[in-house]
Amino acid sequence: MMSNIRLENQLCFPLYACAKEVVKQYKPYLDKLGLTYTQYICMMALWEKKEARVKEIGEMLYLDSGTLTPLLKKLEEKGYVRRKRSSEDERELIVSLTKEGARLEERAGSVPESVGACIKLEPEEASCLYGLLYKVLGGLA
Amino acid sequence: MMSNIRLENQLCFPLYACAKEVVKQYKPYLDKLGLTYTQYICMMALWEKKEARVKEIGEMLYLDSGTLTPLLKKLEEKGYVRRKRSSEDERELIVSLTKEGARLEERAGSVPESVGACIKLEPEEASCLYGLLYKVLGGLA
DNA sequence: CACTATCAAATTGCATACAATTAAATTTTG
DNA sequence: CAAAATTTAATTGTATGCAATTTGATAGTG
Repeated sequence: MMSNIRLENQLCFPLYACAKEVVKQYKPYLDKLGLTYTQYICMMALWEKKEARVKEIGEMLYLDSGTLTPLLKKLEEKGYVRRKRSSEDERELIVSLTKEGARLEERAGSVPESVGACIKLEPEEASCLYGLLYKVLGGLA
Repeated sequence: MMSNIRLENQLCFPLYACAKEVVKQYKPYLDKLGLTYTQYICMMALWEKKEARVKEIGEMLYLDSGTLTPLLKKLEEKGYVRRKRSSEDERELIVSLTKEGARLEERAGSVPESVGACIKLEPEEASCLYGLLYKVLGGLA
């Protein structure tokens, strides 16, 4: 009997399933902020950089303009970001936080620990997992 | 300065990004089989069980009928699976492999190692990551 | 300077995901 | 047994993701 393909034999499946399930844990907390998970990480990128081009946000989040363009328009409709063409290079779109968007960071402050509580890992395990994930990510480049 | 929310501070983001990027690695290999990643893991579930109800496939893959129903119809169109109502319980839909679908397992045999080569981890690291992912998954239930 | 190549964002088309609802069948209960 | 509760798929609506293409702008080249 040759080794058959099994879901449990592959690293990718638990990675895929785990990511999906953990992201799902955010929903109740993000609902209160009126954000989806992708919108949330996009806001996180902006809380960190204050303003950024679509390209930069894409590099931070591993997303392309096909995903980001409509998402950023929604964040603009919600009043959290501004979208403006760069005057130096008209190809670039500068995305920046509105006052409302900056204020949202405080309300989001408790989200990480709320979700963190659902992840039943010891601190060393979490740290190990974190390191391995970034190692895989780095190795793909 | 209070601790600000940062992408790097959260376990969820590398998990989300890593899963996405690793799944992307499958594309060239799965293209040859005419499958998407989700269709591929669905076939894997069936290669393992030969036949299963939608409910069971959903439990194996962490997916619900909203995702699986259209996906299984596509696999049926491709000729890889059959869909038939259970005669014992008309609510249940039995999904089974066609001869063509079973044959696909051989052609898919090299996919795991092809993708595995992109994941630059030592065997112990991969095993550790694997264990931690299942621990997180199990802890969410 | 005109022409080509490159670049950034937007658009298009397809395939997930998932919450919420619906529809049909079965099980449980009074 | 009949009504209510539960269960399983399917459906509906919204939001990603991403490959491929398009559009407009800038950079590079002879």
